[in-house]
Amino acid sequence: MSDEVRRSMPLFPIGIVMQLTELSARQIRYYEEHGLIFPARTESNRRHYSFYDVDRLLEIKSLLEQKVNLAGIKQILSMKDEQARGKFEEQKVSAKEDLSNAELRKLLRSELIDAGRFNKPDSRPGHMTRFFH
DNA sequence: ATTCTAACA
DNA sequence: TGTTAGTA
Repeated sequence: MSDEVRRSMPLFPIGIVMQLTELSARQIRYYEEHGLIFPARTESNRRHYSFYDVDRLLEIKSLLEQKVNLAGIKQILSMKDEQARGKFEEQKVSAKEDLSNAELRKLLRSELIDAGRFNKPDSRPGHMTRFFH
Protein backbone atom coordinates (compact mmCIF):
# COMPACT_ATOMS: atom_id res chain seq x y z
CA MET A 1 0.00 0.00 0.00
CA SER A 2 2.69 2.44 -0.98
CA ASP A 3 -0.09 4.35 -2.70
CA GLU A 4 -1.54 5.51 0.61
CA VAL A 5 1.83 6.97 1.47
CA ARG A 6 1.75 9.12 -1.64
CA ARG A 7 -1.88 10.11 -1.19
CA SER A 8 -1.23 11.20 2.37
CA MET A 9 2.04 12.96 1.64
CA PRO A 10 1.79 16.68 2.57
CA LEU A 11 2.62 18.45 -0.68
CA PHE A 12 0.83 21.70 -1.42
CA PRO A 13 0.17 24.94 0.44
CA ILE A 14 -3.26 26.43 0.90
CA GLY A 15 -2.96 28.66 -2.14
CA ILE A 16 -2.82 25.69 -4.50
CA VAL A 17 -5.60 23.91 -2.64
CA MET A 18 -7.75 27.00 -3.08
CA GLN A 19 -7.39 26.72 -6.85
CA LEU A 20 -7.83 22.97 -6.89
CA THR A 21 -11.03 23.09 -4.83
CA GLU A 22 -12.30 26.60 -5.55
CA LEU A 23 -12.83 27.04 -1.82
CA SER A 24 -11.69 30.17 0.06
CA ALA A 25 -8.77 29.98 2.48
CA ARG A 26 -11.27 30.97 5.16
CA GLN A 27 -13.41 27.93 4.40
CA ILE A 28 -10.49 25.53 4.15
CA ARG A 29 -9.18 26.62 7.54
CA TYR A 30 -12.67 26.67 9.02
CA TYR A 31 -13.30 23.04 8.12
CA GLU A 32 -10.03 22.15 9.79
CA GLU A 33 -11.14 23.91 12.98
CA HIS A 34 -14.16 21.65 12.95
CA GLY A 35 -12.13 18.47 12.56
CA LEU A 36 -13.15 17.68 8.98
CA ILE A 37 -9.57 17.72 7.68
CA PHE A 38 -6.15 17.52 9.29
CA PRO A 39 -3.42 19.02 7.09
CA ALA A 40 0.21 18.74 8.18
CA ARG A 41 2.27 21.74 9.29
CA THR A 42 5.69 22.75 8.13
CA GLU A 43 8.44 23.96 10.44
CA SER A 44 7.24 27.49 9.74
CA ASN A 45 3.68 26.61 10.76
CA ARG A 46 2.50 26.57 7.13
CA ARG A 47 -0.29 24.13 6.29
CA HIS A 48 0.55 21.44 3.74
CA TYR A 49 -2.22 19.38 2.19
CA SER A 50 -2.04 15.90 0.67
CA PHE A 51 -4.01 14.54 -2.29
CA TYR A 52 -6.10 12.81 0.32
CA ASP A 53 -6.87 16.15 1.98
CA VAL A 54 -7.79 17.72 -1.35
CA ASP A 55 -10.17 14.86 -2.09
CA ARG A 56 -11.78 15.33 1.31
CA LEU A 57 -12.24 19.04 0.60
CA LEU A 58 -13.84 18.27 -2.75
CA GLU A 59 -16.23 15.89 -1.02
CA ILE A 60 -16.99 18.53 1.59
CA LYS A 61 -17.64 21.06 -1.16
CA SER A 62 -19.94 18.65 -2.94
CA LEU A 63 -21.93 17.95 0.21
CA LEU A 64 -22.21 21.65 0.99
CA GLU A 65 -23.67 22.23 -2.46
CA GLN A 66 -26.24 19.60 -1.58
CA LYS A 67 -27.14 21.69 1.45
CA VAL A 68 -25.63 19.36 4.01
CA ASN A 69 -24.40 21.28 7.05
CA LEU A 70 -21.15 20.64 8.91
CA ALA A 71 -22.79 18.31 11.41
CA GLY A 72 -24.03 16.13 8.56
CA ILE A 73 -20.75 16.25 6.72
CA LYS A 74 -18.93 15.26 9.87
CA GLN A 75 -21.21 12.24 10.22
CA ILE A 76 -20.76 11.14 6.63
CA LEU A 77 -17.01 11.63 6.68
CA SER A 78 -16.59 9.76 9.94
CA MET A 79 -18.66 6.91 8.52
CA LYS A 80 -16.35 6.70 5.56
CA ASP A 81 -13.32 6.92 7.83
CA GLU A 82 -14.58 4.02 9.87
CA GLN A 83 -15.06 2.02 6.71
CA ALA A 84 -11.57 2.85 5.52
CA ARG A 85 -10.19 1.91 8.93
CA GLY A 86 -12.11 -1.33 8.75
CA LYS A 87 -10.78 -2.27 5.34
CA PHE A 88 -7.29 -1.49 6.47
CA GLU A 89 -7.67 -3.84 9.40
CA GLU A 90 -9.27 -6.43 7.13
CA GLN A 91 -12.37 -6.46 9.29
CA LYS A 92 -15.71 -7.73 8.07
CA VAL A 93 -18.19 -4.97 7.42
CA SER A 94 -21.92 -5.45 7.23
CA ALA A 95 -23.55 -4.83 3.85
CA LYS A 96 -25.45 -1.89 5.26
CA GLU A 97 -22.37 -0.17 6.61
CA ASP A 98 -20.37 -0.74 3.45
CA LEU A 99 -21.63 2.15 1.33
CA SER A 100 -19.97 3.12 -1.91
CA ASN A 101 -19.80 6.77 -2.83
CA ALA A 102 -22.67 6.31 -5.26
CA GLU A 103 -24.79 4.56 -2.66
CA LEU A 104 -23.98 7.20 -0.11
CA ARG A 105 -25.12 9.95 -2.49
CA LYS A 106 -28.25 7.98 -3.32
CA LEU A 107 -29.07 7.67 0.36
CA LEU A 108 -28.30 11.31 0.91
CA ARG A 109 -30.56 12.35 -1.94
CA SER A 110 -33.49 10.32 -0.62
CA GLU A 111 -32.96 11.79 2.82
CA LEU A 112 -33.14 15.23 1.29
CA ILE A 113 -36.40 14.35 -0.41
CA ASP A 114 -37.82 13.05 2.87
CA ALA A 115 -36.75 16.18 4.70
CA GLY A 116 -38.42 18.19 1.97
CA ARG A 117 -41.71 16.32 2.24
CA PHE A 118 -42.05 17.32 5.87
CA ASN A 119 -42.14 20.96 4.83
CA LYS A 120 -42.91 21.89 8.41
CA PRO A 121 -40.11 23.77 10.24
CA ASP A 122 -39.35 20.51 11.93
CA SER A 123 -36.48 20.67 14.40
CA ARG A 124 -37.12 17.44 16.24
CA PRO A 125 -33.92 16.36 17.99
CA GLY A 126 -32.56 13.01 16.92
CA HIS A 127 -33.70 13.31 13.32
CA MET A 128 -31.76 13.39 10.07
CA THR A 129 -33.13 16.87 9.41
CA ARG A 130 -30.56 18.09 11.90
CA PHE A 131 -27.86 17.54 9.29
CA PHE A 132 -29.35 19.90 6.73
CA HIS A 133 -29.79 23.63 6.52
C1' DA B 1 4.65 37.27 -2.45
C1' DT B 2 2.23 33.92 0.83
C1' DT B 3 0.24 32.24 4.80
C1' DC B 4 -1.19 32.61 9.77
C1' DT B 5 -4.16 34.02 13.73
C1' DA B 6 -7.59 36.80 15.55
C1' DA B 7 -11.30 39.77 15.21
C1' DC B 8 -15.39 42.53 13.35
C1' DA B 9 -17.38 49.53 10.43
C1' DT C 1 -18.22 33.60 5.27
C1' DG C 2 -15.81 37.83 3.84
C1' DT C 3 -12.30 40.82 5.00
C1' DT C 4 -8.69 43.16 7.23
C1' DA C 5 -4.75 43.96 10.41
C1' DG C 6 -0.10 42.80 11.81
C1' DT C 7 3.17 38.94 11.55
C1' DA C 8 6.37 35.34 10.34
